[in-house]
Amino acid sequence: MPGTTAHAPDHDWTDPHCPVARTLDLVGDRWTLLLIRDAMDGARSFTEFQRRTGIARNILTDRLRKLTAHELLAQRTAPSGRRQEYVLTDAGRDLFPVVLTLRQWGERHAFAPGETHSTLVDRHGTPVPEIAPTAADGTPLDADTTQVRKIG
Amino acid sequence: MPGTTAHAPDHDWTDPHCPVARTLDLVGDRWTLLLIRDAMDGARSFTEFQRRTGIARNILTDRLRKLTAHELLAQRTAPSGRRQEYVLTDAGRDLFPVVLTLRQWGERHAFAPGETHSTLVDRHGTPVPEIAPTAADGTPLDADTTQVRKIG
DNA sequence: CCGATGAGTTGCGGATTGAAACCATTATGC
DNA sequence: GCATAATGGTTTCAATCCGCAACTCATCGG
Repeated sequence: MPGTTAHAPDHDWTDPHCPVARTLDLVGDRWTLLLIRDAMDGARSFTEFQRRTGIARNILTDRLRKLTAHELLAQRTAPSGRRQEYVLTDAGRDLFPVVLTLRQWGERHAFAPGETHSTLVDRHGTPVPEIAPTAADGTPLDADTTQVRKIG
Repeated sequence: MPGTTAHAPDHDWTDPHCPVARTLDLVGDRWTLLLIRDAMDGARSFTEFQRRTGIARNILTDRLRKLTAHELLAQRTAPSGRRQEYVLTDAGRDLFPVVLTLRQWGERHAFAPGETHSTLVDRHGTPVPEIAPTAADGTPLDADTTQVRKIG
């Protein structure tokens, strides 16, 4: 197959016109977003990802391959010597709002009152404020005040 | 089983202290968030969910059961007559920021330039602005300027 | 050279999915 | 009244995916 070096034509999208569906086709399985979470928190090596998540190794191999294939992670030689490491690409780092909203939903709904959980803080140790979608004029938005505009 | 009406003790969390992991334990599979997306867009019936997503029926049955068990959807009798319908609970509607950030990531990274896709608009038909996480003082935040504070 | 660590690969049994068929209960056309 | 269809599932069965454990191979520290 000559000339097929660039982005694989691959994807057989679940729903080709919906950005939500496409994103989930790329990161919507049990482990991928946890790997992204850990990469954002400093994990770089195979073993470190495995230790943090407890994922099975063959599955970890597969997910790291897919993430690099989709260019959410890049594999490069570590600065020190010849060990390999996985680092987030720009697209991978851009999943930050997704991981953050998942985290905030979990904090609101998946813990009993008073139950301890980890939390996200900024450089000063101040908790990160909650995300609140708003319209251009600042009014809050939710599922009832928005709608999907179909295309095609 | 008397007195077992309230929340099942159930969950065997992947990572009990991490809100991201708990959220993914509840909605982190290939279909659940697409069902939430469609519920936000007005889907209420078994058949409508099936038609929109193309999910296999037995899986749809299972996911709707789990979503109602976790109280993200509630099943009630439709206003007209005695047909059943599934509606989002407050917790389910609160997933709006999650679905929105997934959508916005997809729009930025999962479509070729110029490729058509659906988009979210407010009541006036104006596109919903992009979510940008910020600290309390308004400075932008990302994975590099935040960290997880562990507990316990 | 020896043992430890990192990064996988392989094999296998069990769980999860998907496609399609089947079923029961209303609705609808004639 | 009867055939037809739609709704909301359940069942069956094959294919796939996942988790676990064992194994490989290369490097590193001493």
